[in-house]
Amino acid sequence: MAEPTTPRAPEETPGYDPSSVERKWQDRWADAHANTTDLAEGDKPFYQLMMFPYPSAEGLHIGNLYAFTGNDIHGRFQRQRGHTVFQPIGYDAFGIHSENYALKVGVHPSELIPRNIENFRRQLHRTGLMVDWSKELSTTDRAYYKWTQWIFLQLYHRGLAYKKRAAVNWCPSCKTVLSNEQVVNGECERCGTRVEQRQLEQWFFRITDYAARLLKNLEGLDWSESTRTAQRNWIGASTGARLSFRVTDDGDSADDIVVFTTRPDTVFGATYLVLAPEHPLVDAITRPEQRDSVNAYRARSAKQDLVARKTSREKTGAFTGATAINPATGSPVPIWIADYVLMEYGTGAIMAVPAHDERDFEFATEFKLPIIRVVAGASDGTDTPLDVADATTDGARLVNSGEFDGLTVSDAAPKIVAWLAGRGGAESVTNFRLHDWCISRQRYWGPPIPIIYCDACGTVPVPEKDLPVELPFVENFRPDDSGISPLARHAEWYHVPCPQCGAAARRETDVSDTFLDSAWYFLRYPSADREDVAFDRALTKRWLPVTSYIGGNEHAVLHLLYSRFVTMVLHDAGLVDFEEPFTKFRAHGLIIREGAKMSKSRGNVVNPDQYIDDWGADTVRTYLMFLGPFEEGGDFRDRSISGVRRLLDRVWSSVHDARTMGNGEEPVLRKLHQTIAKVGDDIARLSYNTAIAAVMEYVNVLRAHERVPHRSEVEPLIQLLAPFAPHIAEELWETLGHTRSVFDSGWPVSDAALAAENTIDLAVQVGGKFRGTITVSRDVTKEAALAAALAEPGIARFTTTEPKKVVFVPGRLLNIVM
RNA sequence: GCCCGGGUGGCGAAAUGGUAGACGCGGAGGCCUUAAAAGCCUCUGGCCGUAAGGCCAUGCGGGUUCGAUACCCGCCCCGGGCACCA
Repeated sequence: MAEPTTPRAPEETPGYDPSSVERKWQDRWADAHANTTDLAEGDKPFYQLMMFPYPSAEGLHIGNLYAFTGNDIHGRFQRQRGHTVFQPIGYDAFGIHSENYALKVGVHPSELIPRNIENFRRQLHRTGLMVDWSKELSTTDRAYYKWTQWIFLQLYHRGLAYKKRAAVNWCPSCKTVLSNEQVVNGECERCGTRVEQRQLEQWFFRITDYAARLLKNLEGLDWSESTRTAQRNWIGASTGARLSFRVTDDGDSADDIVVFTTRPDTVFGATYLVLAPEHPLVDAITRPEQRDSVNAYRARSAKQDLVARKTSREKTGAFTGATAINPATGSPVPIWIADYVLMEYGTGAIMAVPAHDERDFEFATEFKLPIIRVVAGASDGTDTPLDVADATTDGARLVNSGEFDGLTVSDAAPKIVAWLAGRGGAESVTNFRLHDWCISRQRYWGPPIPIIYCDACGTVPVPEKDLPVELPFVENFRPDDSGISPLARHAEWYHVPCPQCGAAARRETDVSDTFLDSAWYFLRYPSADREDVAFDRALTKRWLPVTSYIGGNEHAVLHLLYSRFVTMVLHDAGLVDFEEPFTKFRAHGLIIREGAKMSKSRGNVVNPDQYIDDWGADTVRTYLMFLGPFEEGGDFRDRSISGVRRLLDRVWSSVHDARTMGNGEEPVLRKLHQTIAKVGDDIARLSYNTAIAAVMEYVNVLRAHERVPHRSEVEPLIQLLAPFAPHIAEELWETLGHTRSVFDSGWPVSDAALAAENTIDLAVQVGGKFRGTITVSRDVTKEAALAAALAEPGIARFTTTEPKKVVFVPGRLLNIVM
């Protein structure tokens, strides 16, 4: 098997020195523009997109490096497979994060951000990413945010951007409005401060108009299941009905109260109504004798912060004194207000069915309201006060529900809605949890919203020819408590002639949400160097939608949902001809350190620069990918990194030692062709850790007992390793005399005939228990295998009687059942 | 409470329903060396046994199957998302 050991002279083999190799190839790639994609050429365009980073002052985080490396491997692999790969990078540099940091260190963001970007660029270069630097962008570039404002105008012109006074989430520390997505457990996701409610005039995008489509399209997307689920939950569709309840009133001013319910079948059990305290009809229906207690309750709940309101499950409320008619029973039911009903969801009003809803039951018990059971399980007909489980059972049937008695829950719902439609009023609807997207930020560091207010003309959009509305330099950009953006203090900028009538007018002083910047950057990349358009039509048609997008799941409901929304709007405007921006998305996992989360306070943050200095970028890249399954993340352990470095050392010496004569040996070549097949399959499905393991196995065979390899055995090895460790691959490729890049050398082809084993070790079981293996030819028949197994004493001793049954799986095993 | 992931040696992990633990780290022993480092070789889940070999073992309890880490039912634990959403 192994040929005689040939001693080698170590002094003749130059050792592997990562830093010089990596510097050499980084310089060469840069000088030759090796990674600049000719976007007009190539017949197999492949757009590999990585989530652009926020350029923090701390520099590249190991999590960024993990994500980028995972993208880069996929991109390089696709290039080797013959695709024209476009892999751009940029910086998500606007936003509160940057601005807060600038305030903290007392440096203006316009000075700070370029500095941070410069540092990121340096770090990205030294990790050896195959990035097309000619299309680099930053959301803070004038040439970029001009088009972010243009996107706003597209939404505005389509009636999808509107302004309203609304209760918004206000962070008293960041002194700005937050979107619902930026509020986590009632706290600001950025600084952790408890969020307050405020009433402000805000710009919103009508993403709710797209809720059904955003939900439906999810089905067809090749995305990580976890991401699709997160979006599905966030959009939160519930099917049900809106039912009208006529308010009984002395006069004729009575309005209908419309409730949303997912259980119209339980309407006969609705014994009272509850409105959210902020519900607009509360004033009109409240009876004079109840006014004081209602107002007191409303004042109390308005003051209560979101956390208290959402964590306390205690049921509180106040009676309005009014009643409404249950359209099913015709009986009057009292109308209450309570903060367990949320104004933001549904119609802000519910019909309470205490017999079959836990919350209603608690409330009814607290305030001694009647409880009528209208659903009974198949097994019982009792009148236990609460049975939530029964109400949702398939076999459950209606009781106390007039002509609908005896119907199952699912049969009754549509029938009752149809019946009520002719009475009080009813319609089937799907209700969404998703809210409109508030994009106004009372801050400085963002693209000004391109709107002008004129006393004569009203709200006037800035004409496209006047874009961008430049963000002026404001020395003191610290926000205050007023809820008005610092831009309002810049008089020269703030006062502007109306574009329509020329009269004195004022600019909108809010800037837009950072998530608007990132909701379209993938469209910009191919056209990043174009001044005249946001995105070139032909380039967009050729390169989009994005072929492969890999990023963190923390953006599952923010960035990824907004990007889909903006793309749909542009599609409807006829500006792009696809409605989903990312054909394939994979969420990668998180890196932890020695079993614990990485954090500054723990002091266990991995500094990429340090590790690259110590081990080389190729080792760090490969190690990160070897830690565990890419889509699950991994545990960064300092001790383990040496194993990957050892691999690169062995590949290095294998190539330098390789003999040029001869064609290689059959067992080695067989392993090689098996490895080629496995590595290709594994990279394609992002199973990087097993791909690297396969390369290691091959090197173990190649170098067993210090064996001297043949050139034909090492050449494809370099190509297999190249996506992971690009610098050493280029260097070794050159060592073998190649003059072109290994990344333009193609991907080796696995020869199935060479990869096939002639003989196999067939597992033999007796009664399902493993009893040994027999070495047989690859295409052994069942009979021959059985005979061979029975001839084996170690196996025959377990086969005491005639076999009852013999299970034979060709190539795998033989199971003799006694 | 609901919805996604997970749970396998000392550790990171691998395994289209078919020999559980590939690969790597760590550990033990050996070769080389004056010595060390590096490199190379062998061993390395647990228990019993001198050995041959046997038994146990993929969070727990059942089930399906010739055969289950994988599929089904019922639980427990960890990570993440949603949550007074009617």
